[in-house]
Amino acid sequence: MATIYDIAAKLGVSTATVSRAINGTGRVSEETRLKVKAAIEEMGYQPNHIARTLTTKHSRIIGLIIADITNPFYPAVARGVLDVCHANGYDVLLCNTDGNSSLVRRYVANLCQKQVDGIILQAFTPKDLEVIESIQKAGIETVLISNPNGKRITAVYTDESTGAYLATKHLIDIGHQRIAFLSGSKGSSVTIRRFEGYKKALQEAGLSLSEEYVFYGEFNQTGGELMAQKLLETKTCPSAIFAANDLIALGVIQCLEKKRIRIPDDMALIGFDDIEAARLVRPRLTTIANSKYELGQTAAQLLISHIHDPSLPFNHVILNTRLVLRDSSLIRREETL
Amino acid sequence: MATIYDIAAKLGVSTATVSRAINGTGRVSEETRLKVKAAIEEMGYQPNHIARTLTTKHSRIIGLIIADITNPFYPAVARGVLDVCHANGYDVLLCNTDGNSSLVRRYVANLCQKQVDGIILQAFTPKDLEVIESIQKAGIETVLISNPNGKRITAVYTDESTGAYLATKHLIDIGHQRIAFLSGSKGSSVTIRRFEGYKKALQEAGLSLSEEYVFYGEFNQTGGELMAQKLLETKTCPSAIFAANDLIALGVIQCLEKKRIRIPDDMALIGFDDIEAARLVRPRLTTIANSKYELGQTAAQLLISHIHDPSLPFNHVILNTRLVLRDSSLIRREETL
DNA sequence: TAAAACTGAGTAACCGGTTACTCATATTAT
DNA sequence: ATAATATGAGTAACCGGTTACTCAGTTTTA
Repeated sequence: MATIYDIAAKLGVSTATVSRAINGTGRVSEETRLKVKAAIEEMGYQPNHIARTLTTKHSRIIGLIIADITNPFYPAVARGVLDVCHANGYDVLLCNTDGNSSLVRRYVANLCQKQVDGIILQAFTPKDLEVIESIQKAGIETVLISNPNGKRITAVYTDESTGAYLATKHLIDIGHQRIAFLSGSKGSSVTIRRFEGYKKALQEAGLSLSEEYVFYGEFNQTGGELMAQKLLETKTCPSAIFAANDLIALGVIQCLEKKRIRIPDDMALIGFDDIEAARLVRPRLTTIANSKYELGQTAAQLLISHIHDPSLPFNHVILNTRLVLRDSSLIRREETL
Repeated sequence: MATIYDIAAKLGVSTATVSRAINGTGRVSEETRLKVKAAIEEMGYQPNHIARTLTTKHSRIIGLIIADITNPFYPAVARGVLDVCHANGYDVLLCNTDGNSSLVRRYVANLCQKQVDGIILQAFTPKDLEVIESIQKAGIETVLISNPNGKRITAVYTDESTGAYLATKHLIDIGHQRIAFLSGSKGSSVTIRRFEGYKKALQEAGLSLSEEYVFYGEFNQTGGELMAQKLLETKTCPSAIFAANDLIALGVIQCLEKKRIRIPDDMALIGFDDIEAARLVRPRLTTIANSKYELGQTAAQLLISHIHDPSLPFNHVILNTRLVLRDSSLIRREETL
């Protein structure tokens, strides 16, 4: 690989001049600039980004830390991040944590060593927020894509609580009184917020919150199946289920189908996230839609503007949700296929 | 941030000694080693990975270039790559090309500048294979996760052609003679291979290949809908469709449902990839399953072993497919829900 | 007991760029 | 005509590590 020294030698100028010509910084005559350009072409020179990073302190790489790219919620988020970053000349390092706090720590330390210019972090649990301090101490910009829990940091996140409220209220509105809440791990930020909205809607309607109707498991289909099984064993079985994400809801559908319990006739169901599968599954799943691509996009935009100007103040962007009515929460109409 | 110089100064030793103590290279007394370790703790020292990369030429970063993380085929592939890489201390830079050849070039050049240790590349079209030379010239290891088309390079890929053959043969076996082929962009490697298998099965059965039954569009649901619409306008409408991927098949289902054409009664359908949605959609989609996670995993393993020992010979791993029978290609049984 | 081998650690060059500072020459202003 | 300013480019330090080479002191071998 040709270096800036080779070019300088070939042209009989100093490396400083070549560097200036390449970067358009400092004073270089038009003539020299063209000669350098020609030499670069001829020798197939490519700047060594690592060397550049060592002096400039800008790696033009950002880290994206999420729970699991395999969960259908994240690809769109990642795509939003990637599109914005690539358009701005940044590359993206992807890390999966599976919601494991110690992995979060490890990845963060690793990214700091690799001198990333910024990190987009999904704090799976409120505890994960603690690493933020170490990131900030390292002078690395951070944008959270989960609830900041009052932390002073730039964040863009979904208004989970209101979304869950809408979901629960919808079930109440169509006449349900015994509504179960099925979620993933109890400590996760998402569970906490979505439970909040569930509780609020119940209270507002004067319905009591029964521990018996609240289940925790995993944020995936198997988790949904397991919780649905347990739920069916309760004494006074609920008439509706609010699954804290669509994957759990899919598990519920799976389980109820096996037991020949009809949705929505015998059991109403609503999910959260509006993943593709929600409109493909039968019965089509009523759910709460959130903006995934925008979440990633906005986070990347905020991060990049903070990288360009670190003096920018902390900033919160809260994304709204909306109820998407489908078959799993409606009385089945006779004309349905 | 503390540097190796700070530690050396504090301990009154040279940076060489500190470096040796940290890396366990060269000769350092146990006593010194412990003192260095203590100083690292105390000062919160973290090695500057960029500086290290500059001298060692090992960035411990690999690049993953795929078409689109939003396509449900890729998250599992990416996850396989990530898991293996992280387990081996490598980070992964993710790039989406949307099948755009000039983007592939750009990303490759970028990754070379960033001194990645290796690249896992999906060549969307055979033309993309040309960049491989420039990667190899830069001395960067490469593993292909698409058909190498005879190129001398390490690759792990699905036996698309046989998969497509199985799909088509299945439709023939259950009595179909007019079988349409719906795929994404004509020039893509996947289209070429899957068409190959389609053709072979038809020939073997003595069926003629009709241009009228071959459609090209996009590898997504909208693409499937559009092609299905066109297909329904043909004079002698086919009785079965082989969609070159599940997303296209989902589009077909969408379209036929609107037109009240029953699957599989009026039209049999088979997809390819076996994405999650294939078993969620109704009718459940018969499809060809391939190993996504293993694909990523194997590619990463091969890449890393080649990074460790560049003298390793080129290597091909071909992953098999299998037919997954579901409802979209069976005569609907009366007892079905 | 002298030579040989080993041990621990320092010196300094190097990786490939960037940039503050300096300076000779050319241009403009007074 | 002279001082002031602008221009183009070089020198050399620096970013934060790694490592070949060297060397004094210690241990082993003959």
